[in-house]
Amino acid sequence: MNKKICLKDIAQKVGVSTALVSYVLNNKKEGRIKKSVAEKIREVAMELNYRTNQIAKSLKTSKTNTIGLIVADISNPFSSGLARIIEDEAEKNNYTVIFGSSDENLQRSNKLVDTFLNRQVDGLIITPGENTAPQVISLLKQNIPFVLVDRYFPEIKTNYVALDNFKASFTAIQHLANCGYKKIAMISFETKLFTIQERKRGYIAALGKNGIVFDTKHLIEIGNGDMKTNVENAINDLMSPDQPVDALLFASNAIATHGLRHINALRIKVPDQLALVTFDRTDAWDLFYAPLTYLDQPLPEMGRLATKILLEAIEGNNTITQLNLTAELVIRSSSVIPAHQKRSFKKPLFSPPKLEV
Amino acid sequence: MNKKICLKDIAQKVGVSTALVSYVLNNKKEGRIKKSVAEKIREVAMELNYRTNQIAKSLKTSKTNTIGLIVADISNPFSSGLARIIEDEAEKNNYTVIFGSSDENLQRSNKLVDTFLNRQVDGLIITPGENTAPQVISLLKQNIPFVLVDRYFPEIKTNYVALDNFKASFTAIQHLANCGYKKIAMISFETKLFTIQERKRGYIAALGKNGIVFDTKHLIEIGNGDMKTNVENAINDLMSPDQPVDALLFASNAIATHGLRHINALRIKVPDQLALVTFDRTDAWDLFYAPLTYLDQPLPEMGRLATKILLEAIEGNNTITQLNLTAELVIRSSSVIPAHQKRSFKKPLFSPPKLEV
DNA sequence: TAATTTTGTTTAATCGATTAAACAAACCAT
DNA sequence: ATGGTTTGTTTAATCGATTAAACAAAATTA
Repeated sequence: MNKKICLKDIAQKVGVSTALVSYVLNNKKEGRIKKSVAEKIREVAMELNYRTNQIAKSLKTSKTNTIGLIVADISNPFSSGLARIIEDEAEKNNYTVIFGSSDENLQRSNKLVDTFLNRQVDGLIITPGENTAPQVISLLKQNIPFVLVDRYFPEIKTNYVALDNFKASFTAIQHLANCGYKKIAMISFETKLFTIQERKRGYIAALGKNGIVFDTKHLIEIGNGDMKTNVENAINDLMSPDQPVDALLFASNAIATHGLRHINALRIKVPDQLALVTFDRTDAWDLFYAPLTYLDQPLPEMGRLATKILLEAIEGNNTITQLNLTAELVIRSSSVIPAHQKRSFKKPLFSPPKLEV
Repeated sequence: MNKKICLKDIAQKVGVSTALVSYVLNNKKEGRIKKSVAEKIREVAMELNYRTNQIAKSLKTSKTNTIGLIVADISNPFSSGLARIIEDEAEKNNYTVIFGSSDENLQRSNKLVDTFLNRQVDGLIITPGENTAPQVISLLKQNIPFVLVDRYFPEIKTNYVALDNFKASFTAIQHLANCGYKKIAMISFETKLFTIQERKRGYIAALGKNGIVFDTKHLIEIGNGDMKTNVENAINDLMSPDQPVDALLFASNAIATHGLRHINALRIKVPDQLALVTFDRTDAWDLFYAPLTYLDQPLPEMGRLATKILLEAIEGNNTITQLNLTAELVIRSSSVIPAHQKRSFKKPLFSPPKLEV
């Protein structure tokens, strides 16, 4: 490794103190420094290819200009989409992002928070996992600036930016009911996460509102095991020949992806046999032969707001901001009124070619 | 913010020097320290909820245990998939990852490298963009440990982990030729990036090998503008009624995603009218009615190897490692022998239902 | 001319750890 | 008893910046 250039090297070469060099390079004491000297310092800094040692600076100023981002899994499009927005927003404000995936695992999550705090991040943006409430409370006690995104704990008074999940589910189910579907199922997660509970609540409430009796068999909450298998079993159950449902809401992109694969394999016709709506947006929804109707979470807004709130908290703003944004229901072919109902509600945007395979 | 606990606080409370505290907490001078004192120190550290200030430690040791990751766009599944592997691998070795998206933009890329170096990252993993060769050379000159992934410059002697892109393209085209396709097109990027050039070279070589004359009109290299429009135009051209091609290779997941949307819109029948193969793997390929045949890049291996090589370089290993891994061609419905050819080569895994929309 | 202000720069402490070297006390051997 | 080890701990320099305070010289004011 080449010797690193530091303030002292510049100071020596110019023949001044390091203090002066620091003042010049940070544009402090503007009026006080002789133009010629300042110029010379800048010149030499350039010539020696000086770069500030951000670590030393951080130590002195107790400011790292770093945000710690903890998501469930950076390879999930929801997380990586969010990460991208946060990165851009942070960059605009001269912050850098360090990230980690919690994998919905308490130990990992704790370790990440620990690592990030040791590194003196100025603040955290977190998608908290199940059972991480104590961790969140501990952050609060330590007065660490942080914002929760996507998920939050209604009983803990923290900053958060999330969806109005009740409303989102409600809207989706209302739409399916409007289209005439009667046996509307949902595949969700078995979890105490408020976010998911709210989606369930919205589902049940919307059924009630439309005079549909909630059948517990139609709400399948999959557990921790192999998601693929769980989703497949769920769909097999819901589509059992004796009592098949006619519409289905997926509670996340991951569930939907597995679900769609299985629906393909079973050659279930969408939307005629089964209408579909899913949470989240991915490119994949466009490629399904009946492009999926989905609840579009305003990711850019979530990311921007979360970063903004965090940076304000870092600046010392102590007010708590809690935002529940509205998902937009983007209606497409997977959930239009089934053909046999004859009412023209909305044409599918695309119908697949008939293949002679 | 609560007062932060430092070594001195522990030292004072126990009544020893900070040096001793440091030795104990770092398990140094194992045999030399009185058991009772060591115990007391650990106890008090726990009690005060001490956490090392990694910044101070880094300053003293000139080691941040941080890797800088620069990808094209963290929200692209290729990048985020890679990021996830690198994160895990780094974590195992007690490293943290900071990341940034270059957006294929030289300025952004330069700024990221700059920021990361200011932060004294121990090393970098980079997917270099077009025209970043000077940047890479500069890193080399500065003796900064780094590894290129996915892309590299054949004329610059650096560590890299990438694909054998020539071979990958060649394999894909060979497969299409084997299936009996004659008019095989490719949609790629207009770029000098070696990675992409190699994909082109493989395409042309494989055509030649199969006695197909390379028609320049069949290789469309899209420019910088709006990718969606560019891809749509490309497909319109290739499928013009007078001279439609019968097979198509997409040079990236982004191109493929846009392409598939348009192919859906045009109601082109895959694979009968047009066989498809694409680079990269995404969940989306499964949801297309004719699941896509794709060149699966060994992302986990790439990520793991890149991290391993980087960490070794950080440890002082000066040997240069250059790896060209092999993509696996995963053959599925989008590229089987067309029905009218009557030769049964491989059954499609899935055929779409016929809808009465 | 002396006192005061302004201009330009340096001194030195500090952030929170690490670690070589120094030191003191106890132990051992001859 | 004397010198040499061993054991246990402290001293103090250091990493590379920042910045309040001190200082010196020049300019201004009275």
